[in-house]
Amino acid sequence: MGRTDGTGRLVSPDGADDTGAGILHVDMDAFYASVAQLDDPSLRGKPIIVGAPEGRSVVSSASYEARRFGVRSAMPVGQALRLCPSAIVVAPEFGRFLEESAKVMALFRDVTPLVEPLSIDEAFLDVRGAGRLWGSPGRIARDLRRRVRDETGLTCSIGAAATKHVAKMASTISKPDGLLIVAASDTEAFLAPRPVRALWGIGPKAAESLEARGIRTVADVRETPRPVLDRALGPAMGDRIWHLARGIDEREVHTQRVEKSVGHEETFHTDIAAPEILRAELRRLADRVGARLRAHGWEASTVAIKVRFADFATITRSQTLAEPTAVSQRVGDAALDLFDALDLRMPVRLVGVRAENLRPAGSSVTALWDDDAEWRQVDSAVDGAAARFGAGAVTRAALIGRSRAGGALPSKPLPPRD
DNA sequence: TCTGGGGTCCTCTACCCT
DNA sequence: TCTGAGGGTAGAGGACCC
Repeated sequence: MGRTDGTGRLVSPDGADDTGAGILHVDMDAFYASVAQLDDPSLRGKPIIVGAPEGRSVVSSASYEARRFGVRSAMPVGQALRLCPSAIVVAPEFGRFLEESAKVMALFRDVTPLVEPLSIDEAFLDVRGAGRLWGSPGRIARDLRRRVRDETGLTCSIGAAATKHVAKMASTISKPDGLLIVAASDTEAFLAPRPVRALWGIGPKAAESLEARGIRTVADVRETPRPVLDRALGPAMGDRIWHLARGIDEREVHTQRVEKSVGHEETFHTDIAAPEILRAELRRLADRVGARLRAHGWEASTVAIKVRFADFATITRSQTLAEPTAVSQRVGDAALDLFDALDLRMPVRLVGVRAENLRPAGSSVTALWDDDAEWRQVDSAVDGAAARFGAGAVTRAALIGRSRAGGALPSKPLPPRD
């Protein structure tokens, strides 16, 4: 299986048994920080924190030099700098991260078409059918790590196993810049000593609930009767970890992902009490949500808002629409209806808008007009009119109705829609 | 100390309908 | 006509992941 190399990670030696380990989980190492170091060689070997330098930012990624000081992802940047005062804070450049992500995903697809991206920097690969072309899973994993390093300058860690769950655990344990192969016959031995927190879906709360019952390792989970797991975690999670602890994970590698919702949210630099500012922000977020719906050819039948108050208490409210839509104006109208019904008991630190219950545009009125170029034309006209007359004077729905009816786009402000 | 942003999934409750 | 059980669904909130 593998051995520790003195750094706490577990890696496989050359020639390790890879029988049945046809699922690979590839995870880029400290991806954002590594891209920043790639772009600016003067940052190499230094503690790097990727996150907004000002405001209420958290750490998106930290180089391993920074992690040695205890810096972790999702930690407030201020706290990270107290732990590691010499760290260099780098603002994220998502365009660059997407570029590098596309390169490594293309390398993965060179090996097998069965690639399931999980996020910008990790993916599952099913290489069970690639043996005749590229060799055994272990060989494929080693070659892939070398290609990623040679062709992008970045490092990755790979777990190879019989299931997605074990492959993902293996890549985590092998980090950074490692490879851990768990042959199918070694699965139970590999899992047994791991803490319950290492199981997929077990976070701090679930781990606390299990540990309160004396269940600390995967071996403990295996010895625990199902009803006890169900009481600790609920029937769905109880069932899931009962199977995962035994190495049972029937999930295949899926190349197609179906989105269920899209949304945007924003945390303010300082808490805001003025309803008119919050309403304007919700309208702006709704515009972005609508644009994304149209760009993907979706429409949504539910609109939800999220409001986080100064004390971090968070509420959500949602509303099912009479008709699915991709029109920003309608998303915004629904969001503002929900917002207006709230009791604004204290200043607000975050608002968000989300469109849920997505489906391909096709049966609603908005879908009759889904040509992207035309949407861009209307968006451009709205932006132009808004710049001339003020956003409040122009409604996208009014423009769309005018344009679709064959009329010219307006040269003077339109009255608000009713 | 002071908690981002983008998501998915699950549980619980309320309500409606049969 | 009333009542309770049970299923389906919507909405709210929480946990979790990257």
